Amino acid sequence: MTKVSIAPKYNPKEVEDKQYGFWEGRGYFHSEPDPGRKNFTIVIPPPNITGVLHMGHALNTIIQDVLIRWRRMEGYNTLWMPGTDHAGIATQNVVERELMRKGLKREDMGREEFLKVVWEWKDQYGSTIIKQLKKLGSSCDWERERFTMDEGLSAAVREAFVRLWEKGLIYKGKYIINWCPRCQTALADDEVDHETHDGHLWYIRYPFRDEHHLGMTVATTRPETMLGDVAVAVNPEDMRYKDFIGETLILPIVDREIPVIADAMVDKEFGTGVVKVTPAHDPNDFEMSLRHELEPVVVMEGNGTMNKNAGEYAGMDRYECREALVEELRQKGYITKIEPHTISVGHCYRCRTVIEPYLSDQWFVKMKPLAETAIKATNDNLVTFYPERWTKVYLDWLENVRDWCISRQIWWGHQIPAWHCKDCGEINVSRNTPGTCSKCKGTNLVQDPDVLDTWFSSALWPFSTLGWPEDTPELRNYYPTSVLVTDRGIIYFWVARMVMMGLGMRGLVPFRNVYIHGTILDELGRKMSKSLGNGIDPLDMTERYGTDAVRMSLLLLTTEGQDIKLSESKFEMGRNFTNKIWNATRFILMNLEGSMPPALPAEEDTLGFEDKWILSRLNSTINSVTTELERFRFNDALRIVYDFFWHEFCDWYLEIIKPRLYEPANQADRAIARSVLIHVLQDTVKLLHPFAPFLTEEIWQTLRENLEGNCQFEDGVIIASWPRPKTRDPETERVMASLQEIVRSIRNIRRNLDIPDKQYLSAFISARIRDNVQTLEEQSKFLKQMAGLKDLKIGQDIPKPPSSASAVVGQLQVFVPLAGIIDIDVEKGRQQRRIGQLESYLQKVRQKLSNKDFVEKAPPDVVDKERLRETELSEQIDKLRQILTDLEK
RNA sequence: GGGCGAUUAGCUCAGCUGGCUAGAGCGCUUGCCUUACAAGCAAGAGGUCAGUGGUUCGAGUCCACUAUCGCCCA
Repeated sequence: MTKVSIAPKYNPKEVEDKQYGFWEGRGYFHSEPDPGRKNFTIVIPPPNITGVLHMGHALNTIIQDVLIRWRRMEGYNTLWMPGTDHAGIATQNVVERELMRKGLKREDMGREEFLKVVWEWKDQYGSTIIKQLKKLGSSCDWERERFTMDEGLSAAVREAFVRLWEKGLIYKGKYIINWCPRCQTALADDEVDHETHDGHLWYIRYPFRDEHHLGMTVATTRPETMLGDVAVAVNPEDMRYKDFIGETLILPIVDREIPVIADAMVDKEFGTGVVKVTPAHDPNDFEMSLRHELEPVVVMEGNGTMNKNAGEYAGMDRYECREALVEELRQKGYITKIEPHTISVGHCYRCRTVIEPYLSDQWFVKMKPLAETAIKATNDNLVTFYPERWTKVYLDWLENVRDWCISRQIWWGHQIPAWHCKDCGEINVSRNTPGTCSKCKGTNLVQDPDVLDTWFSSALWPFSTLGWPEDTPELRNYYPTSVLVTDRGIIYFWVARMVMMGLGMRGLVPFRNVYIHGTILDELGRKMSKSLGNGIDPLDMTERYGTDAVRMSLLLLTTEGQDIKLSESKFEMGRNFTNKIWNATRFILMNLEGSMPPALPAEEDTLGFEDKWILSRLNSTINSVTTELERFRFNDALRIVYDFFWHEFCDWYLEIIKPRLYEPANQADRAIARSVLIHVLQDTVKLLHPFAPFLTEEIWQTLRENLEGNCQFEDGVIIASWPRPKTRDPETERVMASLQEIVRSIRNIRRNLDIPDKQYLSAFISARIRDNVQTLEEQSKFLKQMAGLKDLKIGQDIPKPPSSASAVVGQLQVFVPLAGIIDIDVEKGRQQRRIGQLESYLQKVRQKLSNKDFVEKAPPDVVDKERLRETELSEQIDKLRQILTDLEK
C-alpha cells in the first residue's frame, strides 16, 4: 500500500481559491458563439450594485451554477452571462447618505458633479457582490460581465424607448402616481408595498352654503387631504342624498365652495355614503374628477409638507397637519365622530416611507398591447414555469396590468431620451441628442430631467447583454436563453417585463423556462432581514463549512420551489457528505498504489458479483440524476447521488472488496476491483461536480497527479463528459438485496443478544430451493465477511440447531447457534415481536384478498402481488412459530 | 375580499402517474476510537399522514368543506 499524503479531513480552505483560479486561468467559464454546437444560456438576475450577498442570492446562484456546470459537461456551449444593475433609487440613496455625512447635498453640487461621485462609488463598491458570487463557485463568463449603465446597454435603453415611443406605447401626462416623499420620486405600482395599519375614520361635517340644512358628513381616513377637496360625492342610487345632488357645500377651514356630485363609484356602505373628492391626492378621486371636469387642487409638496394651497397649514408636515387640522375641526364643531378603522398603507420598497398618491407629470408605458403578446406567448407554451403554478400568478398580473410609470425624479440612471422644445413645446424623442426641434426647427431644446425606472433597463437584460441593438454573433447565437432562475418576488417586476420587452424588441421570448425557487426563511419561518437581525451570512457559512457543503446543504433542502426554513446546523449535512466523499477517495487512492487501473474488462464474466452490482447501481444513478436535473428537481438529483455514494458505494461496496484489495486471491481479481473502484469514483465525481465543484475538482486533480497512466482523466472535471448510463442488471440487484437482508438479520441477532462485534459466529442458512443454495454458496465469502462469521453452512432444509437464534429472510431461514450465550427469553421475545408484526401485515393482506371487489377490479398484477405476499407471509409466520415452539421446549 | 402554498416521526422535510408494511437528514437509544472517514460504523425505537365528509376494489396521494400557519394581489 502506497502512502498518499491526503488529509483525513477535507479542508475546503486549501482548495477553493486554488481550483477557482485553475478554472478561470484555463478559460473554462468563457463561451464563444459557435453555430455548430447546442447552446445552453442563462442570464444572471443582475444583483444591484449596492447589494451584499444574502442567502437568497446564494441559493439562486448555486442553482444556476448547477445547471450551467451540468450542461457544460453534457457538451453544450454554455454561457452564463453575469452582471449588475444600477439600482437607481437605492444607489442614489446610498451615495446621498454618504454625502450627507460630509454635509453635502446633491442639489448643491449639481447633476454632473453628483453623477461623477456616484460613478466613483460604483467603481469602488459596486463589485462587492460579484466577488462574493465568485466565492460560491459561480462559473459565469466573467469576461462578458455587464452593467446596466454600460454604454452598450444604455444604447439599448434609448433604442427601446424610441421604438416604444414610435409605436405609441410611451406617453407623457399628468396622472396620479405613487410618490415617495423621502426619495422624492414617482414609483411604479409594484414598487409599493402595502401593509395593514390601525387607523381612524374621521367623520367631518361640511355645511351647506345656503344653511337650509346642517350639512353633509363625509367619512375619510386622511383628513389632511380635505384641504384639496373640490367636491363631495354620493352614489346616484342613494335615496338618502338624492335631493342634495347639485347643491353647494362650504369646505370647512378653507371656506371654498364645492358641489355635491353623483358618481356610481361611491360605495353607499362606506362611512356615511358621502365621500370627499380630492383629485390631486387620491387615484379614485382623480378618475372622478375627469368624469366631472373638476380642477384638482394640489395641497402638498413633493417632500410631504403642505403647500400654499393649505393656507395656514402651509409648510407643515403631512402628519403634523393631520393632527392640527383635526384639532381645529374638532374645536369648530365639524368633527362628528372618530372610529377606529384598519387601512392599507403603501410604503416605498426602497426606504419604507409611506407613499403619497400624488398628481404629477410622468412618463408611462402603455401595457395592454405588450401584455397581450406576453400572454399569448405563454399560452402557446413558449415560456414554461417551474413549478407550473407560477404561470397563473404571472398571467393574472399581465391580464390586470395597468400602465407603467417609468419616469423617476432622480439623477442616477438612464436619462429619458426626450428633448422639450422651449419654443413650440414639441417633445423630441431621439436615439441621439437632437440639434433642432423636429417641428419648429428651433434650437432651444432641453432634455427631460427624469431618468427611467431601473426595471426598464433590466427588462432588456437578456438581449442588451448580448449586444442588442447591434446585430452581434452573440445575439444571434445565444438568444433566446434557455432558463431564467429567480425568486417569486420579481415575477412582475422583472420576469413579465422581460417577456414583454423580449417579444416587443426581438419578437422572441427571452427564455424558454423560468425556474422559481423558494425563499429562504429563518428557523421560525420568518423572512431574513437586516432589521430582524435573523439573517445567516452565506459567506460566513462557506468559511465555516466549506462552499461545497453550503451548496449541497441548500440544494438538499430545495424541494420544488418550497420555502426553506434554514438554520446553521443544516450545513452539517453537506459538510459531513463532503468529508465522506473525501475519505472514500482517500481510501481508494491509498489502494491504487499510484497507478491508474486498466479500463473495465469488456467481458462481464470476469467481473465479480459485487462489481456487477455496483455498476448496475451506478447506471441507475446516472440515469436518475440526469432525469431529475432535466426536471429541475435539484434535491432529488443530489439525494440520489448522495444515497448511492454513501449507502451503496461506501457502506457496501467498499467494505465488500476490502479482502480483494488487502489479501487478494489473485492479482487479476485485485486489478478488477481497482478498475471498478476508479470507474465508479470517476463517474460519481462527475455526477457530483455540479453540486460540489471545488471538492470534485480537487479530487480529480489529485487523481490525475497521483495515478500514472491517467489518460482517462480530462484536464478538469469541469469539462469532463457527463456519464452516460449503461444497462442495468436487475437479477444481480435482486440477489444483492436478499444478501443484504441476510447480513442485516445476523447483525440484528448480534445486537439484540448483546454479542460484541468482534466475536465471530457460526451460522446456517437453510434454503428450500437448490438454486438458492447455489447462489448463496457463491456468495458465502461475502456473507461471512459482512456478517462477521467464522463459518457458514448453506444447505437445503437444514434443521434448526439447538440453542440457536434465528431469523426468517424471505424463503430462507438463518440460524446462529449460540449455546451458552443465548438468552432464551430474549430470543423468544424477539421472535414473538416479529410474529406479531408479520401477522398484522398478513391480516391486512388477507382482508384485501377476501374482498371480492378487489380481486375482480384491481389490476391482475396487483392482485397477484398480494397473493404472493400472502403465501410468503404465512410461510414465514409458520417458520417463526416453529422456532418459537422449539425455544419453548 | 380574491388567489396560491403548507399541515406526514421530537425537529426540518421527501413521498411526482392512487397499489405503502409511509421514507431521509438531524435528534434519541444500544454497541463499537474495526489501519478511508467519530464530520464515522453497526443495530434500533419512534407516525390516527391537521379534521370531517366524499369518490374508488383501494386514499398520505383525487374531490368538497373546515381549522391553523404563511405568502401574494386588491
